[in-house]
Amino acid sequence: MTLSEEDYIKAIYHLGKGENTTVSTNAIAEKMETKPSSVTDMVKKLSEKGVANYKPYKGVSLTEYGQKIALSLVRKHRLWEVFLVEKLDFSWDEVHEVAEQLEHVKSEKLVDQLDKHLGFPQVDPHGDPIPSKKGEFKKAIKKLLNEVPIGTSGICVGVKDSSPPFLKFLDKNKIALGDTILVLDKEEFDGSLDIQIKEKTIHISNQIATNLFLKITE
Amino acid sequence: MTLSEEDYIKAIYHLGKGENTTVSTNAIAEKMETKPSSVTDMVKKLSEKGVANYKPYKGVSLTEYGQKIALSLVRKHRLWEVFLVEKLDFSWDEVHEVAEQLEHVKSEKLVDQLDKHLGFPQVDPHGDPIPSKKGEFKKAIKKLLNEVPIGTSGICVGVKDSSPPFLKFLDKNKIALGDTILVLDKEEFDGSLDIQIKEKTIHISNQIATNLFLKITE
DNA sequence: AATAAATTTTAGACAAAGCTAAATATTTGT
DNA sequence: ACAAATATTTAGCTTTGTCTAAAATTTATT
Repeated sequence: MTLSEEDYIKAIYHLGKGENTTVSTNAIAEKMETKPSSVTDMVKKLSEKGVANYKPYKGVSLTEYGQKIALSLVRKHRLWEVFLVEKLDFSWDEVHEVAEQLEHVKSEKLVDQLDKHLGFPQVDPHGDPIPSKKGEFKKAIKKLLNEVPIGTSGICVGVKDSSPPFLKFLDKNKIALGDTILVLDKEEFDGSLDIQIKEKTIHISNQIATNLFLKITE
Repeated sequence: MTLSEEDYIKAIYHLGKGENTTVSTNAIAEKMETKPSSVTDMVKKLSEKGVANYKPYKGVSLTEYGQKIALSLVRKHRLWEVFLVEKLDFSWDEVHEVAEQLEHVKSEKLVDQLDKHLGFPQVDPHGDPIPSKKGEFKKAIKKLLNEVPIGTSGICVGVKDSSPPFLKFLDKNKIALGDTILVLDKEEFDGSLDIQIKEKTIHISNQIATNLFLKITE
């Protein structure tokens, strides 16, 4: 697969949300920042190569073979993201562009050894699961912190309320995007929570909890 | 710079042995496994871009700008080689192909952090020096083990005698290509040596020493 | 159901990087 | 010095991936 083909495969995969949905030419064009006519050409080629199913005017989906390729790319992308954050001190939001390049490097041994070097991580720095070598992986879902049961662990991926006072509160309590949060206990009465974050335990109100998004894999 | 342009720049650099020599079209074609006519085309383009000096029929050399690019590529290549060997347990002879791909990844932060992660190594697994961020580096030379002064340290990069008995001797004494060897002492009388290899000290005859190549940077 | 709007495909062109075959320079051997 | 050999360039064609403009198809609207 060429670099460009791989990018299209990933785009189709992601637009189909990992399920094997058919995606429209226009949607791919928008995601890839290219023209629909270019997409048609490429999609025909992928179809001839046995990577995609394509019916003119009816959209595209990946074949089983295409999905395998997509999962391998996702695996590489996410492993490199872990590497960049854990070993090279990149922050949360700097990794994507570089991983986008690294994921195209071809070497089975490289991926296997990288996985091992990183201690076989299950999720990337954004809380998204890393497919196994065979392509299996758990789904990730985004939930509000107040909605998850005690014992759940996830990665903080967003805020519902982005007003300055709330952001200031997060900053003061050293809660940042990308942090791993574990729900230790829940107070029935007022819905407040004990959570563990970066080795520390803190207590937060229900109001805070209803404004923090967590990505959890189950 | 495109991938292909970068490959040509590296080829010109290496054929010129790092010095700013002019190299011939045919030499580049052979190194790149392509046709001389393709080289002419590319070399014209590099010249227009200010990367190379090209006079038809007279060969090419890199401009100062071109040399900078070449050194940056060499730096990246060698750092990735160190990474593969030290962190991912690749062996000596498996790294080149993968590093060839990794060197094209564009991110200044990536290179800086990789350098740091590896402890600012001075040489790659083949004993070749790694250029600094600014492009400075020491020359490496290949010498026979018996020719270097006491205190010299280098990497074992080859054998002069490749007969089975000699190779068997090396194997038995756990001397392998890629190993770092330090000359501890030299016996005037018979030219035999004490050397340190992989934390161990061993004594070898002059005959052995005259058949082992060491790469040293000075 | 008919037409307008939106989407998608086709046709034809272009740039990058490569190739072959032919033409042109340079170098070498005598 | 000049013919032969070698090296290099030019010209024209191919493939990959892209684009624009026009044509075709599907979807939406009235």
